[in-house]
Amino acid sequence: MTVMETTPRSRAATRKPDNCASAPPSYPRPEGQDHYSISEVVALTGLTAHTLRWYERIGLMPDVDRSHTGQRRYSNRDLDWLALVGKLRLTGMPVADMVRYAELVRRGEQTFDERRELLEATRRDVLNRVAELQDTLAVLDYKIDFYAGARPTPERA
Amino acid sequence: MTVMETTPRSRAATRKPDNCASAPPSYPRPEGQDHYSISEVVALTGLTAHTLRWYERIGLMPDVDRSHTGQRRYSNRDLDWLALVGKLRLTGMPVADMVRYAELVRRGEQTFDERRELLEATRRDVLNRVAELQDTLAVLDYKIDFYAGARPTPERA
DNA sequence: TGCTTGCTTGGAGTGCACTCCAAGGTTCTA
DNA sequence: TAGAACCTTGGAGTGCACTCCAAGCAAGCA
Repeated sequence: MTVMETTPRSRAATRKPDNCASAPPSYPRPEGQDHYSISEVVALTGLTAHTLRWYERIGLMPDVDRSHTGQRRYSNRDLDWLALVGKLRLTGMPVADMVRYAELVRRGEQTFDERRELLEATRRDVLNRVAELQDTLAVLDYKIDFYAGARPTPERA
Repeated sequence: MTVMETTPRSRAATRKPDNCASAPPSYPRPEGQDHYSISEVVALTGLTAHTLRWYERIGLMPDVDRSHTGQRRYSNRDLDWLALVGKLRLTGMPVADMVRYAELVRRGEQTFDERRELLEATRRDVLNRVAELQDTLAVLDYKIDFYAGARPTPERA
């Protein structure tokens, strides 16, 4: 219900954070800590331990630190990365594409342009997706109004 | 890019088609025709013949007419139904839920209330989804701006 | 009439994103 | 020091939404 309210800034094709500094994504976390066990990360992110290990295995979550006995020790950096992954996942971006992005990040600053292009393509996808959903919303409203007792006959439902 | 533009009407919790008569969904179709072979429906909808048969098998597309030799003959009514299914699919509604809705339609007018409730729940889901996407858009913009040469350091990417 | 293209079926296969398992090592609390 | 709770691994399994297959019948046309 906070659809229109959350982004009142109208930006057409050119984009620039003109009136508000949109923050990077993040999960709330205890202050002054930088070592988290896998179960702590589970509690903070809502992901399962299975999924966290799987992310690592497929290269989506590389370079996780380990304790001297081999147990995972996640950092705040890792949590930030997981927050971004969570956002990208919401867009419907395939995991394989996110792995590709992680790849680019690992290769350093020389991939800035490529990363920007990937994000811009994703941005376009999200915009299309939102437009589709607005369209669908109109259809739902039409049908809900019908069932609530309005006039026109629906095609079949 | 036509996100804000497409739905300038602000409706908070109460919904009513106050200023525009949003039409039901439909696929463009040849005029004055009401019999379509499966391949014609494929051409019109973009679905595959496999998917159309599968929809029928699982009960999402019941009562499709047959020719005297057993081949499917789709009607305009069927196309309308497929258009609705297409819209619902876009919302991420599981196929099983759509089958449940088809069930309700089959049972007739006595299920109007149930259908309305189902659609209203879907509507809420879509609204949440849109809000999530707007959120994600803000994150994407933040990062794109960074890669385009802005100030703040991103968490890891 | 023969040929090509299209349609039928049940059942098996695919790809994605997890999700779980068994067997064993680690860490914490009493 | 014992027991419970947590962590590790590779590999197998799950659920969803298709997607494909083989074998055979149907339709249109030269």
